[in-house]
Amino acid sequence: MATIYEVSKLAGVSLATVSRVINNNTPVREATRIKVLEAMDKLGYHPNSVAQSLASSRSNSIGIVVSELNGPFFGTLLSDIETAFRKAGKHVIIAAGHSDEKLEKESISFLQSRNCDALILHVEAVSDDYLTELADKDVPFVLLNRFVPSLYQRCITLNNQHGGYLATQHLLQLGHTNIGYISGPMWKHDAEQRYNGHLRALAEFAINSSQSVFYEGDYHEKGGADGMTQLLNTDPQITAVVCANDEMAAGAMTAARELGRSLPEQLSVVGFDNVNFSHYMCPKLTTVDYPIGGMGQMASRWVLKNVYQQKLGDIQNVFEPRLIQRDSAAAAK
Amino acid sequence: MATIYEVSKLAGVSLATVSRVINNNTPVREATRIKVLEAMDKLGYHPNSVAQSLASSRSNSIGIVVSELNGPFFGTLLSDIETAFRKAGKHVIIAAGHSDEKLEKESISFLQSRNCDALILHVEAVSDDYLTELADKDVPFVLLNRFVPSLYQRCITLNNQHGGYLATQHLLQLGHTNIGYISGPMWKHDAEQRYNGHLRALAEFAINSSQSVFYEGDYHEKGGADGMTQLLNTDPQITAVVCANDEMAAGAMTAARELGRSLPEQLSVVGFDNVNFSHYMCPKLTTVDYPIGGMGQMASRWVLKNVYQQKLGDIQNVFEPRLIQRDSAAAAK
DNA sequence: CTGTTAGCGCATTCAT
DNA sequence: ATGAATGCGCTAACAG
Repeated sequence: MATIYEVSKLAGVSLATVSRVINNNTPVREATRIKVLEAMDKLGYHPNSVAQSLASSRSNSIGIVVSELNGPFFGTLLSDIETAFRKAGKHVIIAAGHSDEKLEKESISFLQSRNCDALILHVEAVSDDYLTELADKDVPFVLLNRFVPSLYQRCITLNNQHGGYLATQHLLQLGHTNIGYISGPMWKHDAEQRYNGHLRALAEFAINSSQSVFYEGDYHEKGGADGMTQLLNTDPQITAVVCANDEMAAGAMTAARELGRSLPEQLSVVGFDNVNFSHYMCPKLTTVDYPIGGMGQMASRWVLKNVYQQKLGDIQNVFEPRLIQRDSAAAAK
Repeated sequence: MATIYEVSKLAGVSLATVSRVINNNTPVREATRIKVLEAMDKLGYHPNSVAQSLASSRSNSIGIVVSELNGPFFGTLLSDIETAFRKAGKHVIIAAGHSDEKLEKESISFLQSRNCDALILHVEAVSDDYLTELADKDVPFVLLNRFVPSLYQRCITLNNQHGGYLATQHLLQLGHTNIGYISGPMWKHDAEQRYNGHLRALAEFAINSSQSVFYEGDYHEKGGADGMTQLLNTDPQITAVVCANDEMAAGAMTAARELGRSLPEQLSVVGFDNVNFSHYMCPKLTTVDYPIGGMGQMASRWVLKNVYQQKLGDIQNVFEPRLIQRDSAAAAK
């Protein structure tokens, strides 16, 4: 691999000048710039990004921690983040936190030791205190889907409460009054908030929430299936169920069908997230859209703006969910 | 951030000794090792990986090029690759090639400029010649789902031909004789091979392949839907359709239903890939399993073994697909 | 087993 | 506008 030194020799200029045309940050006479560019070209020169990093104390890399790499959700997120940074010549290093406190911390320190210029964190298990302390260290970071009061400027969140509200409101408007709820693990903030939204909708329609059956699931297919089974056993009169995410909705729908319910005639189901396979399900899932891609782009913008000083538009900290009506929720009889 | 120099001062040893206990590659007296470790601890020292890379000309990073970051397929792949390397203290840099020659080349050179120690490539658009030339350069790489004769030791492939065979054989054994085929873009090797397997099965059962209707799709849902529509128009007698991937199967099934066919009673469908949502579909999709996770692990092993000299088991270059029987394929009347 | 020394490839003052 | 000099933090001979 050719070095900047060889380029400078071939171009007959100093090493510093070559650096200048590379970084394009100091005036260089057009004639010499061309000489340098030609030399670089002739040698097939590519700057060594590692050396650049060491000299500039900038790695041009952004670390991302997500819960899981597989799953429909993070694919969309990563895709949009990668596109945004790639355009800016930065690269993305990924690590999985698996919703586990120890693994999340390990991921973060792993990324720190990699000298990332910034971190984008979708973490669930570490505490607010831990994050607040982390903010005092030197690595800048943004939080995705997590609200920490003291760090509010760097939180990009979804209005989960309103999402939960929308799902239940939709069923209520369809005339359902006996609505079950399958939540995510309640220690997760989003699960709690989505459920709160559900309760608010119920209250607004003057439905006594104790009438409503609740099951705490795991955000996975199995939890949805178990939840539906239990809900239907507890109260066979249920005509609709809200699931706190699409995966559970998938499991719930399968279970309901196995228990002899026809969908959506006898039982309506609403999901949450609008993952890419939600319209493959049948009936096609009515769900609440989680604009994860847009949120990833916003997180990227935060980094580009605050860490790399690019002049970009304002940061939108909270995103609004939106109901996607498909075929799994029908009017109550 | 503390440096190795500060550690050496605090521990009262030389800078080289500190480096030795970090890298743990040269004998160091236990007593001094402890002194050093304590000093590192007291200073909260973490080696600067950028400086390590520059000095050792090793970045401990592996570049990955996949077609898309979203989609069910690559999530599984990336997840397994990340896990494997993370365990080894390496990190993964990802880039999307979007099945486009220009973008794939850009991704590769981007990763090269990042001084990756090795590349794992799932590329479709670049030519064999390009890859052969790349092999003469200094970056080692493995190829996923791509066979280049001159590079056979570094190709991790699926026996796509056999997969196509399995899908069609299954339908044939169920008594179907009028089988349509919706392929992927035929310029992609896997699409071509899967189709060849289909033809082989047909031949084996003495079915004249001209009887069989063919549609060239795009590996996406839309292509599947269009394909099914056209197939059913061309030959309404078709009782079964093989789709070259699950996404197209999803589109095809929707289209078939819209055309009034009941599944699987009037029409059987078999997919390919066994992506994570294939069992959410209804009827649950009968498909051919593509062990992408295992192949990713194998690619990781190749890198760990050939680039980082870890002693590991043998490399398995070709993986076998396997039929997953679910509910979308039924016996012919 | 440990210390000394010399770069790795580049960005960045400070001069000119 | 350009060149010379210095150092980023660490690894890797080479001595001892």
